[in-house]
Amino acid sequence: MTFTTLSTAQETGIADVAPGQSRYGWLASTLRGHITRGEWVPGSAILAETQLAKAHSVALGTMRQAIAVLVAEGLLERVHGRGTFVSSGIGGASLFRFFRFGSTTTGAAADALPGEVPKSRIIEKRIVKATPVVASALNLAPRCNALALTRVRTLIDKPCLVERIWLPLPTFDALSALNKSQWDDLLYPMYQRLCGVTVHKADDNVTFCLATADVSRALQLRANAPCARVERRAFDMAGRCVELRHSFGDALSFHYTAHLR
Amino acid sequence: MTFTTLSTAQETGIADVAPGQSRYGWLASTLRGHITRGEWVPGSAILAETQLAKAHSVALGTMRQAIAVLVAEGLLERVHGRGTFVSSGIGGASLFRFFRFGSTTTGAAADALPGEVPKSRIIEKRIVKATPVVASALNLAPRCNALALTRVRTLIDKPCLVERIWLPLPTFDALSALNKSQWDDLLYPMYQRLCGVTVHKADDNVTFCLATADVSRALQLRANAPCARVERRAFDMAGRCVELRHSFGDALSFHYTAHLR
DNA sequence: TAATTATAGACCTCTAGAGGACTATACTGC
DNA sequence: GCAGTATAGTCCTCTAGAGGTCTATAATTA
Repeated sequence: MTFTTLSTAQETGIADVAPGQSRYGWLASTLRGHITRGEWVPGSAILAETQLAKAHSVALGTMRQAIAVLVAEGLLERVHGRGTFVSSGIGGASLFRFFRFGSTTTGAAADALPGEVPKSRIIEKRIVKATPVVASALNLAPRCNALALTRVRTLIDKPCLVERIWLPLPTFDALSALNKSQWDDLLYPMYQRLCGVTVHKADDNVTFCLATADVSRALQLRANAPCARVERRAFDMAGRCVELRHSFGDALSFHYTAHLR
Repeated sequence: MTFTTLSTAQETGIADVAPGQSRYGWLASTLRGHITRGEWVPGSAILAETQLAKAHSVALGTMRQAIAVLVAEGLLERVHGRGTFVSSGIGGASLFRFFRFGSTTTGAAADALPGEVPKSRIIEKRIVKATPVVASALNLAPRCNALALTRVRTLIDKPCLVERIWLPLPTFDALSALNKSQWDDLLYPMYQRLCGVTVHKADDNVTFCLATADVSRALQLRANAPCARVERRAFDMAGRCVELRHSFGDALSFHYTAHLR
């Protein structure tokens, strides 16, 4: 029996490990709980491995193995000589780097992110009954409520992107109370601050289409103009989908950058 | 000095490790060499960790760490109680998942990768003097030689993608000797097998443009058809850029999927 | 004041070994 | 012949510790 053998032969006097699970796996779960419950603030350092090991009465190597699990999951980041930090996710400006816009004459002008930060404006905010597609993406029961946002992002006062965003309720209740002037240019930090949701992972799907009437109006394009479309599903640290987003931009000035692996 | 301290304080009597590299990193390179040179046959078991550790005069833990590196790279697979095996499908299809093509009616049909594997055909292979753009991407001195490939990928006998690929010489000399029938459908496994280059990371940049005459001919599109363009830079494990690739596809049937983080 | 040199504290590498878990195979008893 | 039992060989978990590298900061020196 896994349970008894573990707790007799390799037990050092602390609480038993769940049956069928290794001690480092159990430690990883414990630490993960601190993070997902928000007790350990993203960006802050956690205790040193030696102290954690001592606090949990395990060998250093075992604690290192537990931490390695969470590093692999992207929840923790280790920095040699400085410490181990709770991952701040892909929130904030780091996510913006995936969207770059400019004239089609960019060419070689490679990686230097220009100082231009896109401005955002919420032009519509509604509570809607989730359509089947939205409900399935956000794992909502059919006809549950979702918060639907429409948002225009501008670069140097020129609209470059229009986005339709669906967020599950009641998780995002805090946002449904805001009026239009209370929105920041970046949403993910707001999710974190106001709703306790940390965006941790996202899947993007880029396709090409022709602008609908709504889109062409918002982007000041002619009807049926060629259009780039990004469908994004964003996930929190527990792997739940917390945002569905459809973004549209003028195809001819569209840039999408991804770093694979 | 990293080198001397390592070899005095922790040396056990075997050959010195390269400066600036850990012993397990050096062991990983050694094992990787056996695999990429084909000396260890895909699917077969390698020596037991205990034997490998003894053969290389290192502690078991160190050898396990080296093996873990190759497992993470996908070159080895461990099976509890049976042994450690050389991975049979390295590189390959896993990279293809970043390109998916279909009719624009895909919609919700999400993640199930269909059995359709794209066929590839090299339609041109030349040794060229690197243009400034290519030389800077591949870190070549100006006017050095590069291998330029033009390649058409087809899905169900329909051309869906045309690619222009530049590879630095002499790293890829082994490929410049091949004739057009000797190319596989997937290039990255060939880089690994024939040139010892493991693609480890890639940056993609997606834009939209109008098809040039060459592209529209290869893809059987009308002149100036809207066209998706992916510029990829692929990097090896040391972070050197080893491939510059421009891919073009019909915008209307283009899908690009990225998993962020 | 500015540059250099300790120093503390963090993560990283490596060692040596004991015992557990899992798999496949050879052996034994019926 | 077949089922159950040893057994050997493999990877997995965990321990306990020494010494190294890296970063930031405090103390020292020019």
